[in-house]
Amino acid sequence: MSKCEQCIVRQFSSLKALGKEELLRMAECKTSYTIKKGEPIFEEGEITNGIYCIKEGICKLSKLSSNGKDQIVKLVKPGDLLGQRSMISEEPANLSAVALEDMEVCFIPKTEIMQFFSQNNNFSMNVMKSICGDLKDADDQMVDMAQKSVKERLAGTLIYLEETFGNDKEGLLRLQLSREELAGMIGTATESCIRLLSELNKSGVIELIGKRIKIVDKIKLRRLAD
Amino acid sequence: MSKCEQCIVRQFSSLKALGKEELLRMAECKTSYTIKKGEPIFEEGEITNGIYCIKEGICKLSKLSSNGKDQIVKLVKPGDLLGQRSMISEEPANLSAVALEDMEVCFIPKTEIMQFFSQNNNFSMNVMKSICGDLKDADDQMVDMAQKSVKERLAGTLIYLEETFGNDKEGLLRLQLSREELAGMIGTATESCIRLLSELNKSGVIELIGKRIKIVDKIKLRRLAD
DNA sequence: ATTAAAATATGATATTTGTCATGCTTTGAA
DNA sequence: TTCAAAGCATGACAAATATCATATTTTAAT
Repeated sequence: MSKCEQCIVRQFSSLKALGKEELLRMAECKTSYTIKKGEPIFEEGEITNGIYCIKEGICKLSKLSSNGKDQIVKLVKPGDLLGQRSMISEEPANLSAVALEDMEVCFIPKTEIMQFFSQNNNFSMNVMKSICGDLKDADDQMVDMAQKSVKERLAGTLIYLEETFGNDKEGLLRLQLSREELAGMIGTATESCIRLLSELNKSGVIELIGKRIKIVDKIKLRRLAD
Repeated sequence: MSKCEQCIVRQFSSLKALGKEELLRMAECKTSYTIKKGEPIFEEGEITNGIYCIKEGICKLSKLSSNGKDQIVKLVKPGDLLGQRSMISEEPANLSAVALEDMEVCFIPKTEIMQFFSQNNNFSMNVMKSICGDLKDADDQMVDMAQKSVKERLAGTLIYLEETFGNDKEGLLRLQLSREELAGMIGTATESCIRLLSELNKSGVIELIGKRIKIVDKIKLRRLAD
């Protein structure tokens, strides 16, 4: 059982407010998991009874719509917590969490978190702030979905992917999404997404290298995102 | 200065966790406002430094999109709190709040709320739960915006308006929205909204009495909402 | 009461986006 | 290595939605 005290990602999450003693207690009761790319951490409707702390890898939070398409609501990266929303609301998960890369996560049971809430006000405030950040993002995304065109949303999403997850050595987007997943983030049909990527490719704004994407003209892309 | 202790709406909000002493303190430092229909409580970008408790009336929370249209993100009713998100995030307001009816609201300064947070864990949990509820709603709405048709969203919104704000004696929706506002909730052009309302009217699902709306066949409307 | 402005309504048309069909390419398992 | 399945790509077309024009009705200010 590894020590939470020495875990680097803790510094980037709400858990940074925890004291030495609390970290020891957490190390005692946490469970570590390895999740392979494509596997779920939890699914919509499941009761989770605790939160996950992402140590490594990226996962998507998505929801199945009544039309059968999977809408990606958020991407989660190392340092982020997962499952707080439904734990606090005492409801089953509203979203499914599926690994986009091989992942390492730690599960911390609800009882422990609730103790931290009642003992450590800084921790509570950190969690609140992070949920408030999620709420702002969700509101903004909702407005974009309602008011922007698919092309604008695609441009915005490509910029987001570069700024959030960066590029590899050759300048290609580090996070590899399938065209279907990219369409699921944008909220459009896979074919429409592919078509617009081709268009951006032809106009020299991006470059498609196999299924990978390179942003060539970020200025122009930003203009397209509005 | 009226006593918070006797305020009925308090029972419906996170504030119900406050004790007698805390309520007395709150009554001391709160400010009451009357807001006329159409007037703002605060605007996007403003720093609020506290939260509003809605005593009477309904208001819309909206955000101006880059295409110049106002997207309505949420409707807020008596008992709800307003401005928690930006207060907790320590950021300017992300949304504008504008009265849809004459309103009465109380403003409680941030310093007071922060004291309650540190002293009263039940209150903190209530606020957290309410924000988590907002987050779930926002996620769900985002998926609807991305995946549902305008007609489906219109049907869903009409049902929401009836279930949340009820009907008057004649069975018309109690909350009166202009066509433009309704379009702003749905995320569509005003003309499209009007056209679809006409269509629902002709097919006998709803009835348009002047600019007011009566839901005639809720079963069919619910089917249309998917 | 009159009238200008705003809101509602509807038609015509353009644009965007989705759907279906089909072929090509990559991937991974036998 | 081969081959089937999955993913990617593109064309043709249909459907949904936005935009523009204009008429009618309602509202509110004088």
